[in-house]
Amino acid sequence: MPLGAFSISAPELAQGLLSTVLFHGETAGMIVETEAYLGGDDLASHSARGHTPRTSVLFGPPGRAYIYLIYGMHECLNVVAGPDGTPGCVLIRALEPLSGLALMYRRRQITSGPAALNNGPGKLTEALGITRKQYGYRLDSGPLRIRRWRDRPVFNTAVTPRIGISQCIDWPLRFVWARHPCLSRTERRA
DNA sequence: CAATAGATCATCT
DNA sequence: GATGATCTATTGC
Repeated sequence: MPLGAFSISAPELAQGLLSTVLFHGETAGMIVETEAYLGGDDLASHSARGHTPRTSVLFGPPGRAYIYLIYGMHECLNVVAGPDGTPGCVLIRALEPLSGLALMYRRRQITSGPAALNNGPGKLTEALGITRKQYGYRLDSGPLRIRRWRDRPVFNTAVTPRIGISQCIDWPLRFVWARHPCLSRTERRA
């Protein structure tokens, strides 16, 4: 995707990234679950605490990787959204594994099915070998990149509150490919 | 199946 | 010194 395609609001980008493909090295997966984090009064966003060394990339141009360590052990990958100077971003929460499966299994140290390789923000960074070394990398080209599928697949998008936060817990900013088997959590049945 | 505990450390107060 | 956009294993019903 060209860098300009990331210069839309975080919720728009979060929805638009569904069904696009994330590549790193020989591994790749299709994005099936995202969350939008806003600027301003979104207290769940890291940018709500202001411009710090860790969050600096959030305040720069879009289409860059914002990667941070959580709970002392897991890396989380975000895509910077919106025009230069606005701190929105999109957390990548789950992928459907597409290539490099053997390497993903080796990194994740699991024996269960492929749906468990990438169904969580900490799992997919481990499977694809993404760490803070890639902090600030552009995502339109280079070793870490996001590309659109040739023809966007047909699917339904569901919107839910975000997961794992303690502020703004009811905001509808999580976007999922409805009923996809690789989601980090299954939706409540109607 | 649901709830809980523990791991583990960069970041910010 | 407390916290956290998580994951895994384990316990309990």
